[in-house]
Amino acid sequence: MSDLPYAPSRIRALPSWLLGRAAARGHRLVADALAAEGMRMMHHAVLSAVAELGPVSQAELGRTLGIDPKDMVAIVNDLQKDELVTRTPDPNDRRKNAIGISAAGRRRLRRTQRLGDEANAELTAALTPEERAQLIDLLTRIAAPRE
Amino acid sequence: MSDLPYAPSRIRALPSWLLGRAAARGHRLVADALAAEGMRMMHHAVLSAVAELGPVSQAELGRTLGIDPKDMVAIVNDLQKDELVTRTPDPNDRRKNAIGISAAGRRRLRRTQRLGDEANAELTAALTPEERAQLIDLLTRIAAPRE
DNA sequence: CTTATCTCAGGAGCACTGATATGA
DNA sequence: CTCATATCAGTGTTCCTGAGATAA
Repeated sequence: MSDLPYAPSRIRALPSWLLGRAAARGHRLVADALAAEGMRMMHHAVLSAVAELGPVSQAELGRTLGIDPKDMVAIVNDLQKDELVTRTPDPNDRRKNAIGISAAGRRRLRRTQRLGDEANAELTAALTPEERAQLIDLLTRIAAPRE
Repeated sequence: MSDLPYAPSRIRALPSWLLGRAAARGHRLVADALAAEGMRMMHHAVLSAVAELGPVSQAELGRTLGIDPKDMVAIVNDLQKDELVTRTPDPNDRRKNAIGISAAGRRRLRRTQRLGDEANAELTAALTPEERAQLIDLLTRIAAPRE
């Protein structure tokens, strides 16, 4: 289960001011843990979404994660260069790239998932599990479309 | 009272992914409201902190708000150019600039405070007042120093 | 013809590192 | 000498606008 700084489902972090203060206290952040694997938050978010959604177009990925199409190009380029995802033309709509995850991608995702969970557990040590769930719920409800 | 996106006390926003989604739904964000006054979030945060703390050094402001000293220089330059703050050498420690708020600064702050509160009220319309308070509490406790 | 997808160029806001001059 | 303050130069990431080529 993706935990807090990937709220609501799998992506993104808490507010930057909060992470900055945690880092100033010496906390290891998810971003740092991922950097040790040569990945950034957006790489992990995209890899995680591809694993969950299966082969999917870049535009669809961007809409799901709220990532700009321009930046999605660079992210997929990086992931493809490391052979973590595959990028094949969609035979049904030749405008689209079908992005899929590779075996190496799944292995990498398992590692980064674990590293992220560890960093999150440390970061939110001051909260009870119920409070963590409530925090995610509150953020999700603000982010959700009106009724 | 400064409301949610300036949690914990007066500054900064909710996570960027959340604000991005709200903007995509057509919400007016605090940042947009401030831009109409020619200010950015950091300008408002600094102006608000100066009003609250009284004459204070740039380094102290940076520590309070979690803003980099390098960036603080530019922010105070902007505010001083619009004559919203005063920057006078501290007679007791001539390394320091004593930053104070001007009458024009107080007037500007009242306007931006109101604009921000309106945008926040719209953004968090899905939450009850109790839930808003709890959200701020949870974020604050993660950001707070260990015990 | 209009719309959607992917790609590329460039810029703004925010956070960071490193270096320098001044003064406590 | 060491430390703190303020300033300057530059970098990296994220988010944005705008534009072009291709295909539905």
